[in-house]
Amino acid sequence: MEQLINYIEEFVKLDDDAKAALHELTEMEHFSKNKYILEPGQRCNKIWFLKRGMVRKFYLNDGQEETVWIHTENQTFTSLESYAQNTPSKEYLQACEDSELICITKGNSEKLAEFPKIVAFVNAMMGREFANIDKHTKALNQRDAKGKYEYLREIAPELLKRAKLGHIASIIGVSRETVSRIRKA
Amino acid sequence: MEQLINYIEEFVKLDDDAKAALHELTEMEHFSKNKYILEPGQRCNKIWFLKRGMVRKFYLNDGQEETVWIHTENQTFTSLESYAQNTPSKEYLQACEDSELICITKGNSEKLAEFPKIVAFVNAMMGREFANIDKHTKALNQRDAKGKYEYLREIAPELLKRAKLGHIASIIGVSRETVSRIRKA
DNA sequence: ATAATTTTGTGATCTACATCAAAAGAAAAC
DNA sequence: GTTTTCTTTTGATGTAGATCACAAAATTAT
Repeated sequence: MEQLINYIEEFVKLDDDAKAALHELTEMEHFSKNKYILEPGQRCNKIWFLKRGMVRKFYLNDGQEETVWIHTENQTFTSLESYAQNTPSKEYLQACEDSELICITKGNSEKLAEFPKIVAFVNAMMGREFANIDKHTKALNQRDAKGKYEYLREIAPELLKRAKLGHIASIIGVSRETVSRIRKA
Repeated sequence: MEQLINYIEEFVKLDDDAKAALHELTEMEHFSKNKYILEPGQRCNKIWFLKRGMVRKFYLNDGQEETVWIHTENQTFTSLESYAQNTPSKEYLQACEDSELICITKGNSEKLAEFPKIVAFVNAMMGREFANIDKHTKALNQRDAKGKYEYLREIAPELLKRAKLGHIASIIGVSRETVSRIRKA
């Protein structure tokens, strides 16, 4: 919990009321390795903060797993499409290590909206998310295999260290063999 | 203006007060062909609705223009990163045909926030935007050249008809020659 | 209309990366 | 600690699409 507050306070300073509300309106969850946090068909009505562990977001395309992203400690994640539109998810969220999460439901998130500081945080975080998606899409869309791998190293070195090579290959859209060769070089 | 109201009313029904506020707080803009609506370095503090014409979003990478997207009638657009984070834009927004726009500044957008219906609209639209970005990224990241072109045909047939071949090639990240060959086949 | 410029089309090559195959290494199960 | 299974490495081969070079067509300017 302290971690989540620290994370929020990178954006805005919280007063005690807001902190208390956070304590009250969030929950801890634990998922052991390989367990699913969300599966296709479920409506995603939570946002999670990853306290410890690693979580992979992927979907099936023609039976093949396509890894979208892998989150590491101190990041927030959700199945955005499902959450934002209240539709059944097409994605899996899976713990790829034993993971501890702090979650907040959509309903509780609305209750938190009465704290201006928390609203300011959400806006700032969304702004940052937008910017990241933007940057990210541009980077992965145009570079060659090496360039994409280097981009991952820049923005998510932890992911590169801990995730399986095959999952990394899938994120940047190249074959496992190519990632292996990039690493050797 | 009627067009913008119709567009909003696809999401939520507006009462007369909200419509009046929209009239008051939005402005018409006109840009002739090839004129810039936004240039790098400027802070983007507006969201536009494209009433007539076509607008291209692109940036320079190593001196090369990389086209991000081309908007056609009845779409809203902005330079998201700059708007959301209040930072200087890295992108150009350029009219690729004579274009009529309806714009709303960030300040006026905040004033409109007192109309719950308009807030509901913004949320619904944002939700849709998120979902689209998601879909879009997945589609363009994984398919081959033909598949990407077909995806564009699905979601933006108007763009495909009216935009320059070179710009289309840039959006999907393939060479102009390849797009020409896809079209011939 | 005519010339200049820009955009698109077509063939010939080249290359980055996929795919196939099989071995080596690590992790999980027993 | 051995076996089984999963993951990564390494080499050989194939291919989609890039790049180059120029021709045809379409726009734009004069």
